[in-house]
Amino acid sequence: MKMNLPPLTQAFVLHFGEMGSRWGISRTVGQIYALLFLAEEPLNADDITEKLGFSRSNVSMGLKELSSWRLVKLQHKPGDRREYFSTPEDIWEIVRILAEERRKREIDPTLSMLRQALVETPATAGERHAQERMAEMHGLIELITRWSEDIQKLETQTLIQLLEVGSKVQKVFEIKDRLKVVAGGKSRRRAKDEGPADV
Amino acid sequence: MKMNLPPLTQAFVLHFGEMGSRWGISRTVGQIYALLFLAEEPLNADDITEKLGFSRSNVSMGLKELSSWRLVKLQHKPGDRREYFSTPEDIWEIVRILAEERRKREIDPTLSMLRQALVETPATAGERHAQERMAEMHGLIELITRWSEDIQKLETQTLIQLLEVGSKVQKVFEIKDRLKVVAGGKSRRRAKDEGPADV
DNA sequence: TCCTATTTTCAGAAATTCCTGAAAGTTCAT
DNA sequence: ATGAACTTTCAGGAATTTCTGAAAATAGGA
Repeated sequence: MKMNLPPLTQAFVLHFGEMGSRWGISRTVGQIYALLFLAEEPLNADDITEKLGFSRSNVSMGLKELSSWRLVKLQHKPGDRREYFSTPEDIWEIVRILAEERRKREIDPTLSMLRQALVETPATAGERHAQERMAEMHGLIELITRWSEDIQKLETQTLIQLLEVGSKVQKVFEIKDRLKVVAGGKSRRRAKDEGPADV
Repeated sequence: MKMNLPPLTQAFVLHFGEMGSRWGISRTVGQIYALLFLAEEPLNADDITEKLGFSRSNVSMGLKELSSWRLVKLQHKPGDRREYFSTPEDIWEIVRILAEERRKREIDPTLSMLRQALVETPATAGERHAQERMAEMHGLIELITRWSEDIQKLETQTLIQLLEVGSKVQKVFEIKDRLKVVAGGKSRRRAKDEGPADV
């Protein structure tokens, strides 16, 4: 109930509690993660209980959920039986793990539902149209997913560089035609006489 | 309670109902959007009520929420007083709007909380460390946000091309040094003697 | 083995979120 | 101004999710 934290940390923890509940995770899980993220050293469950002021069992559940997301690392201190939890040092690693897990839990099931729907034979014009929409969505998700899988393989440093360049994305893109020469023109041809999108 | 939909559509609608509830939106709102997304023509509130089988007032609330996210377009048919709702034709437009709204509602408040925390003077070593972590997070969010803002400005067709190229991201990146010549070397220099990330 | 420190589970209490029907509000044609 | 067609609001009931304390499980040491 009552938190036991320096004010700076407390503001952060409360904020991520709220954010968490807008996403799929509960407020407490969000707070636990926020606390671990800021902590200088790994914390054990009792530390967390004491600092955040909710029940020991709630902390246990929360840590279990975070583990299932692979978001916390577990370690032991010599001569201490308790388990200590921490977050990855590299914050980009956290983003990577999050993206992977979300893909596994949300994207993949969605894709398979869509594929299933796409092999059915539509009975009416309405159904045919629905199927077309689903095909569009399937294509979009596949494209984004594949792209982000590639991205995730990059090392942190490389990724940051890429994003920094990306801020000048138009320019990267202007380069693209030149790129074809290098990459060997594997992607399908797409000329400027293809109609533009109607937004 | 009982839905009145062709089976193909129904599977899709149910799926996005579930997905919706994993994100911030409620099951019904997810279902309404899924239905509109597949619909051949704009639907009015009574159509939706009839097809999804929940109360008229719930549909009204749902549509209101979708409007607040700018995810539905409102239009009128001549000689009909009712309001008709539809989703954007271009599915990438939907992604764009979603990203913008999430930024407004989640990213911006987070950034301002972080900035606030970063100007405080830390009292202890622990607080100083916490502040450093927050600074890392602030940097990460800014980088990603700025990048995605740029991306969002691109037209659909351009964006798709870019993502397709992006699948060969390593190659794009190898090109980067060449790019500097073109872009005029505006980004800060970063040589290979800077240490790599330790993941 | 038994004891102790620690973690996990789980039934139900508490809190939150969602949904509905009834009533009020709007808008437009007459 | 009235009434018909339609939409929105909102109090409170229903459903879901979260949290807790008590009890059970586990693991290590004597």
